[in-house]
Amino acid sequence: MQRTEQLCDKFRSLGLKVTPQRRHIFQVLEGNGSHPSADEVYDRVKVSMPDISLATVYNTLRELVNLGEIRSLDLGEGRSRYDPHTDGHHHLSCVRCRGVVDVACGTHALELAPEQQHGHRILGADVTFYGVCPTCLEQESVNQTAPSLRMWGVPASD
Amino acid sequence: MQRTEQLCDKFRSLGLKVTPQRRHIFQVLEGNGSHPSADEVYDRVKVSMPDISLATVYNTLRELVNLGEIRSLDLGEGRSRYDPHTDGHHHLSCVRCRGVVDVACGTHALELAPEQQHGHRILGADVTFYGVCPTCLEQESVNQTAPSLRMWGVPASD
DNA sequence: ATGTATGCAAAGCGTTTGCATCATG
DNA sequence: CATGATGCAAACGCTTTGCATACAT
Repeated sequence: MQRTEQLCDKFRSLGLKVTPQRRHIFQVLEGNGSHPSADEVYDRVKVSMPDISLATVYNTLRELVNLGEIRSLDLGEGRSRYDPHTDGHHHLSCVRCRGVVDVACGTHALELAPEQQHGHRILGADVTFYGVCPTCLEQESVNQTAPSLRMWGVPASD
Repeated sequence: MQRTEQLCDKFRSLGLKVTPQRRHIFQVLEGNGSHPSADEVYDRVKVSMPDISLATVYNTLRELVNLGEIRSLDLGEGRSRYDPHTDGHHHLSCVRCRGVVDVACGTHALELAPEQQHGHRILGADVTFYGVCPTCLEQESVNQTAPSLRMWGVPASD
């Protein structure tokens, strides 16, 4: 995602309007590595703009996704998360606390052998690693929680 | 997923009951490679059991997922799809028609370099390839649709 | 001044749940 | 016969939309 000011220019050049609400949303997203949900963006914006509507947040996020400025992530949580980091990278999600960190693509070229493409034109791939983050691992050992084996689908206890 | 009869035995041995509804659902899923949504399973079961409730389908699918008999897939469509094929494999989804085919894991061991694990205990990974299937490619060339470039996020025209 | 964005509330969609009834084991 | 499953409808969480008002350009 571009910097807020450049984004504003882009919006204007497309005939879209730059409202205070949108500027606030841009600023919350800029450099945000927490992969926030729409609701979390809403909460963050409300701090400095208490009267903003959740619908406005949703509409603006959709606009940004359509413009290719942010990515919408579906990590099987029943809601979308948003990532201003749009270059190719993958995600590592903790099945207990739902925290998400970026992982570089590295050399995992992640190509599909021609015989496995089934005639498709391949556009890209999404990779999500599932695991347990250091913090949750600690709590697990303390709480003697069931071993995180059959999980990842339905996370462990609390 | 096991065969229907073996699944019935498993259910009974766990104190779960084998009802006609469940048996029908098992049979629709058995060997089903279409990655159906709950609604699609519902439609298929209704053919031979018109009075079944959608809630029953949902409840049974959830049970099967919890037992590890089927996988729940989240392909960013806003609804879950179900796969009776539970051994490690990935998916290739057509961004236009939403069709999904399995792709073998192959040698794509898909491991995360230790320095990229950020201290997590890795449990697994989901890989989804996005592309355009042969059928849609054909239609695209006929309809002179916009090149499928900026898509995969919001699919092309109709 | 024009057209787009906003806030609000309602609707939409997929999914879950509460409850009375039914049927499996 | 006891427990768990069913169907129905209501509730749920996330997201979109309709509409009248407000504001950026």
